[in-house]
Amino acid sequence: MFLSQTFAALADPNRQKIIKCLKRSELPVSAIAQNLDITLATLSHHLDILRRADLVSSRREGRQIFYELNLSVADELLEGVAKMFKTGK
Amino acid sequence: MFLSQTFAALADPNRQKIIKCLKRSELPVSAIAQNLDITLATLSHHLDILRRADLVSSRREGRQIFYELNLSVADELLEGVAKMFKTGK
DNA sequence: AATATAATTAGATACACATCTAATTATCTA
DNA sequence: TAGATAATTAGATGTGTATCTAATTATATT
Repeated sequence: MFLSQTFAALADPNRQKIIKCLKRSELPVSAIAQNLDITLATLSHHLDILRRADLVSSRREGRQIFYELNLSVADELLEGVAKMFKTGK
Repeated sequence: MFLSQTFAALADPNRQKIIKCLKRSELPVSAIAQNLDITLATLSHHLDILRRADLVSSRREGRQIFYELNLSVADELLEGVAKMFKTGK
């Protein structure tokens, strides 16, 4: 199942907090870090997992790396979940 | 986060298959087992996780135990996911 | 009561994952 | 070109999880 990776990515509370941070706007890693009580290394790891699940994208700007939500994937997720439980097929 | 348990429960491919089985109708464990390539013990474990996440319910009927999907929780999940990504607190 | 059937529970194992510290890469500035 | 800042990568550790076999519980049948 392709949704497995997405669900696994969303299952961690720290990654949910990251997503919440990014709801309003894109942010550099250092800004995200201020909302979580983990090291930068651990945060980097979580961002990597979110990126591989295609839930966020990143771009470099100078020394900083900005992360933003991929809202299109969020839509696909909603569709997937709906289909998962809706009868028919 | 309360959604973490739900996401974790849905992240496993075998548990997704179980949910797919139960979409059409409730089923006894032995019937679910025919669709998965795992032992009954492992299946029991997966059903336990789905039940603790409130995604399924069970009832005994003679020697068999029937499992069924909790569709109301599926609706809550959809809401939760939508809120998770929709802008505005 | 003894046996068969349906499922769960116990115990063990192997692998994945969240986390940390320390080291490394990349960019900017003095 | 040093030195400082921003983030990732490497390596280690403890915990959690998916899986199995074997044992146990619960119900039905003979």
